[in-house]
Amino acid sequence: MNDFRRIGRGFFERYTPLVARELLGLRLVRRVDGQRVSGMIVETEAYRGSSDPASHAYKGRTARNSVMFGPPGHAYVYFTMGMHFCLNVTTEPTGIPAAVLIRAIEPLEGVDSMKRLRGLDKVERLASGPGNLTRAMGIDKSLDGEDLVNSDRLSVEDGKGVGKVGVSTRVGIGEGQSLKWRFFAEGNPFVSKGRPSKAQNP
DNA sequence: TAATGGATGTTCT
DNA sequence: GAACATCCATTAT
Repeated sequence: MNDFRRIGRGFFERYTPLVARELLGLRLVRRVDGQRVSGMIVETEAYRGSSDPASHAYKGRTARNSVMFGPPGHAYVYFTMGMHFCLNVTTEPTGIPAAVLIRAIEPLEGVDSMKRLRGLDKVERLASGPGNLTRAMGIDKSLDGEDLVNSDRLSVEDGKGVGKVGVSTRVGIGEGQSLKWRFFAEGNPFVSKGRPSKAQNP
């Protein structure tokens, strides 16, 4: 069968930045019409509602972010900037609003499907960036709240791992920039470039 | 090659 | 009515 080992609930039920780091190198699998579309996770960001001003849940529970307050291992999909969806995985025990944003994957299976959905040929850009990733995998609001531990549409499986892990501040947020909660596979060409506004680290 | 700004819709105050 | 965890085409150098 196609089975890599699926990741269980316990993995997600831990401290969010830790989960974010360990998600690197695992495999994100989407099944559409019986076809597998998957890729290795190479870039993530942690968001933790209670103490993180950049989190959707910082100001409390709303209809949109309620999934973040639920049990771990569920997909939190939201629409942003008028055109894009973003995929998160909820973490930590029920009642603690937290999630990991999946920012980029390295395409492995179903690459042709991704190319079609994206209208792009460059594999390196198919799923680099949260909006690109959801478009390439056909992820939309119908997957909001999906349980990745049991779902037949979306899951996380064991992967080959990554080499060195890089850490930085998160991309595209206003507040909470002091937290270095972005994790990525260093040197991997599928990591999104983020938005280098000025200088990198000297 | 690097930087800028417009498109776009949902959510919350 | 304002804000927003973005992307990419266009511009200037």
